[in-house]
Amino acid sequence: MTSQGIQETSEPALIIDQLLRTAFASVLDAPAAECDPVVRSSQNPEHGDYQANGAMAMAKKRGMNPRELAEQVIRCADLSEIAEKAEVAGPGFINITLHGRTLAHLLDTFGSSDLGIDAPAHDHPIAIDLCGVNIAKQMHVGHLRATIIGDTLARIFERLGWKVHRENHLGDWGLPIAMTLSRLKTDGIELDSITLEDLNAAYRDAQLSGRDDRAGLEAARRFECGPHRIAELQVQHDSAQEEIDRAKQTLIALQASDAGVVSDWKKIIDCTMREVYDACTTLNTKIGPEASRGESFYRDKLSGVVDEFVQKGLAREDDGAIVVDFEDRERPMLIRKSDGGYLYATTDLAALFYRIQELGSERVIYVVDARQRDHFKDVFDSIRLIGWDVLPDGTRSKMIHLPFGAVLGPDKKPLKTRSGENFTLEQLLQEAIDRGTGEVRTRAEDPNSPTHQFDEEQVRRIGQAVGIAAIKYADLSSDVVRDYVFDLDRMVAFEGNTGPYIQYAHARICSILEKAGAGALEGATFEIAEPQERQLALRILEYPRIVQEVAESLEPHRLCTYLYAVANDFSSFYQACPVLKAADEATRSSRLKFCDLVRRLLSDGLDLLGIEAPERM
RNA sequence: GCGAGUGUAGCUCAAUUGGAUAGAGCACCGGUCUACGAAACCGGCGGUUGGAGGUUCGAAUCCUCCCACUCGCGCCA
Repeated sequence: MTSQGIQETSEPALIIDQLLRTAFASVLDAPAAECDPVVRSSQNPEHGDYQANGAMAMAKKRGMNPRELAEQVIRCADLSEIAEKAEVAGPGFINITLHGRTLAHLLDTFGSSDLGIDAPAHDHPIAIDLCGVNIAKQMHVGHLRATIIGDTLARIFERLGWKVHRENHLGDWGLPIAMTLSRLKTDGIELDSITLEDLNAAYRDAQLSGRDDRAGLEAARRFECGPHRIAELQVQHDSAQEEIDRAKQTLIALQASDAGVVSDWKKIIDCTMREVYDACTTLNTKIGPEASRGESFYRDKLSGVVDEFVQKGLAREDDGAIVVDFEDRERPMLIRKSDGGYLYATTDLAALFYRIQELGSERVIYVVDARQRDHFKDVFDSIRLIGWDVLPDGTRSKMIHLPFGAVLGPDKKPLKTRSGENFTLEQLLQEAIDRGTGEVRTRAEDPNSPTHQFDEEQVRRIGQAVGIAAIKYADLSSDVVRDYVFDLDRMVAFEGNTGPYIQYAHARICSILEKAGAGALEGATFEIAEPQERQLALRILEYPRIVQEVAESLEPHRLCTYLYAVANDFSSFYQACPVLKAADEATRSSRLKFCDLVRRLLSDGLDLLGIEAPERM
């Protein structure tokens, strides 16, 4: 508007930043880069629309009076073109209130520029490790978070112009899978018609009976327990050993590409993955076969990984195993067992090599639960030690573990069914969909409801969108590192800061726009008169910065908080400012423009969260 | 034992990453519809930010020491 290069932006904070920065630089005779005015939107309307907090720190550094510095800066910057008021308050805050016409102009720019979001091309892609299912197990609540948080981040990066590789690192290799295969064989299960329940049971049984109670046996001997107890444990030990021996044979056959075993292996993968993709679709996440790259994909690279660590002197032998040491901690990381087998750390090293060196990712984000913090610290440090984090063009790739908290039951312990088993994801989603559908159906019974004439199929479709929104939003709306209690009653209450509340605001706007008819926005211009209109305008314009910040901080809950504020501000506006019944045509068309903009914004924001925005609900 | 994470209103969570009087929702109390969709809006009640020190113009946020809970700690993934 006033200075070069900032005409395109719709962000008031950016414009104010530039004007004040230049003024600070001029007053202090310092480089602009060192003069961050610290512009923030004001929390309290009494403090104007925006505040700049930088004067205190800059004055302090130079032994100046902060209020005086702020006064000089205001005079120098001459904000009169964009602001109706700019004043110094408190110890040296600069409070700025924009002209209504400035906001109107910025809203126009915002509306015609893809909601203010810049999506430039980036040199390198980003890889996001998400979902992470085991091919012999049903998905359970633990996968919920890894799936939806990962997918949301992927959507946000894509919105900002990045190429994103969603990496579903399947547990499809190694002894546990071999144990399951061998158990299925022993039990004579027909693999062509196998169900996920069979598979799940086989995995569980294999794990249980294969558990070698060697420690118990040794303890029994040491404490001279009776011969009966020792014999009992000995039998258990022997049968476990037999089971493991059989599994190892299967593993060897699998590793040797034995046609029969490989064919069985593929059958169980198909069986599990069909349901995984179904669940991902129900959850409205963009995770399909193209995202799958399991541990088996890296099986040929593991020995090379270990060799290279050994050759470079970064790994040593210890008790027959190969370990990597770190300078700043005692605990080494095991990358090869004494029996020659590899561990998941080895696979993760190979996967990182692939993601950085082959895919060229400049960021690799692991959306994995918080208990694996130490593991990822070790793996990332190892990659840095060996230098695999440096791309061919010298860019240093960032490896980030985004640790998320546990999903708890009402007893504040990890969520389990009454019989102590994990809830399957399917059960959970079905319950949410049923509850959502029930809510939609109840409301559709009201003759005044816009959904009153809807048939069962329509009600069910909307009910699913609402139920899934309730679950996803509840998960995404608090800081990911925290544990949370899974309480469907609260999630489906649809009051306050919930997904359905935001969907509702969107649906209401759709109704208004439809009633206004096509063409109602032709030639309309924004007018900012009422306080609710000003508040809404300021809120809308924050959007691009919020999306940017969420991408940087990896904190999706901030997008939720923001969308809730938008919906809330819209509701206040809607209450105070009649749209279709506005007093005059100019006001009516301006308010319709607000409706249109907010509708687009909410729809776009919900899409970033992977939440549908029905037009009726 | 060592390491990590968390601790904010009765409950569930925020707090623009060091900014002004710590904000929302639920619950509770009181107002708003012969409807631009009340899944909404407006107002009220509710706080020693686990505790004690420290850093500075200014701390829920940074530093130190305690307390509570949770998680992790070499041949599982």
